[in-house]
Amino acid sequence: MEKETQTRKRGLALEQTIYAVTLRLFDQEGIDAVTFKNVAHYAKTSRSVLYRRWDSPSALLVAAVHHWAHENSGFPENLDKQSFPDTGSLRGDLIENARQIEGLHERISQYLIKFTLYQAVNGEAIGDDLLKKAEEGAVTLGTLLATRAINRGEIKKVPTTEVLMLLGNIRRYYAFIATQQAPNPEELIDQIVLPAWLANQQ
Amino acid sequence: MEKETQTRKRGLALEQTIYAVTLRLFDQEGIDAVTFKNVAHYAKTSRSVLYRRWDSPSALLVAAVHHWAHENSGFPENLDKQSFPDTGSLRGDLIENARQIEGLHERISQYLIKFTLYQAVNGEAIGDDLLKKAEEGAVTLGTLLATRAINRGEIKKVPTTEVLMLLGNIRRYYAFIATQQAPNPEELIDQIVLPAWLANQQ
DNA sequence: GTCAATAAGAAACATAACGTTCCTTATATT
DNA sequence: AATATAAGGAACGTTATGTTTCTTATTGAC
Repeated sequence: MEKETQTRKRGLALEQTIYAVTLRLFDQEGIDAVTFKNVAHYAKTSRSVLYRRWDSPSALLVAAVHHWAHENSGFPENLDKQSFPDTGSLRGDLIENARQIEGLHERISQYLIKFTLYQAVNGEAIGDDLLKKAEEGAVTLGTLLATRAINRGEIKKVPTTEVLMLLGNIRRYYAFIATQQAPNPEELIDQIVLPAWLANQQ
Repeated sequence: MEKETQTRKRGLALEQTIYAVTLRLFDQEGIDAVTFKNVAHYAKTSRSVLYRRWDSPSALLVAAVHHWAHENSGFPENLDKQSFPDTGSLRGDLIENARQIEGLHERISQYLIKFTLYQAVNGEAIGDDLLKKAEEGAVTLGTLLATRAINRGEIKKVPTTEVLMLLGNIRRYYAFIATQQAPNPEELIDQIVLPAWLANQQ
């Protein structure tokens, strides 16, 4: 009889498994299922390992969310810039962008829930570096769309960062707070985003 | 020796005390402090009372947030309409509104943290009735400001509900996700809100 | 390849909170 | 005043937390 393959994980590989199990338990079975005993069992490790790293299940959950957030940072603003279609007009491009973001609705909700959970349990928000990455993604794509529009003669200059971030932000806000009442992409663009892009063009 | 005044709370009065204690414990000492033992102690009641009503501390916390949200529903959009100052211009009124909302920043953050905490622990969002109340407040005040602007000849008609809600929503979004990077009220109005109000006036 | 260092796994133990049951006591209602 | 209702309190078993100690697997240096 062969000895079974020994695979005792250590270090980062072990921690990643623990984080994954923690979030799966939280997502699928609720916060009460996030116990050290449960996590140790499903991660095929021991409680000792958990206690060496975290003070409590809530501390582990916060760490897991933090890890998750860093792995997912920049989402969802960094849509694929290379293949972003040129619809032939600024309005069309913005609507296309809004539609793509709308398609990520579920994932955005997950993102925001974990984000706030972190804040609620940890007492303060996740670090600014995550927000910076999201901002970078929005600015990069926004600048691409703005450059196209400038070449078409629709606008004269790239809008401010606040305006560039508006599209992702407002959709994200609705995804979070007011899911049902979120205006559709066309309304969003025509009533709010496009007017902001066209204003202040001197 | 007189018998000490008997004040054994019951029903709603008792539950309100329990909710208050639960949220205070959560806010000040964190989620790990929200135990039935702790809550019973500070609410001067017994664990039996808690177990009769809720299945677990997390269920109690969700109920407490739900109760809190209903007591605070409509906040912060329902600023005082009667005394809302007339600054003489639409832009001035909108900036004044943004400033008032900014002054409520801390309370808005609390509101949103509890809101999402509810969603994170409970699995689904708080009922739409709360959102409806917030929407009503925004529409009422927004309509007042719009009517003034129409009388001044600045705009021709009241903007859509989506546009009216933008002011509170966007500030709320920044209060929640991107506290540090929130644009100041003047930037917010000039770059985003006022353009939306002025668009689609034909 | 051997050996030492490091870290994971496992078991035992004490503490604390959960969850339930039963009974007593205060409050409210008739 | 009598009765119904609900809170308070105690006891008990179960479960999870938190700590300690030891064994065992993995890694890396030699």
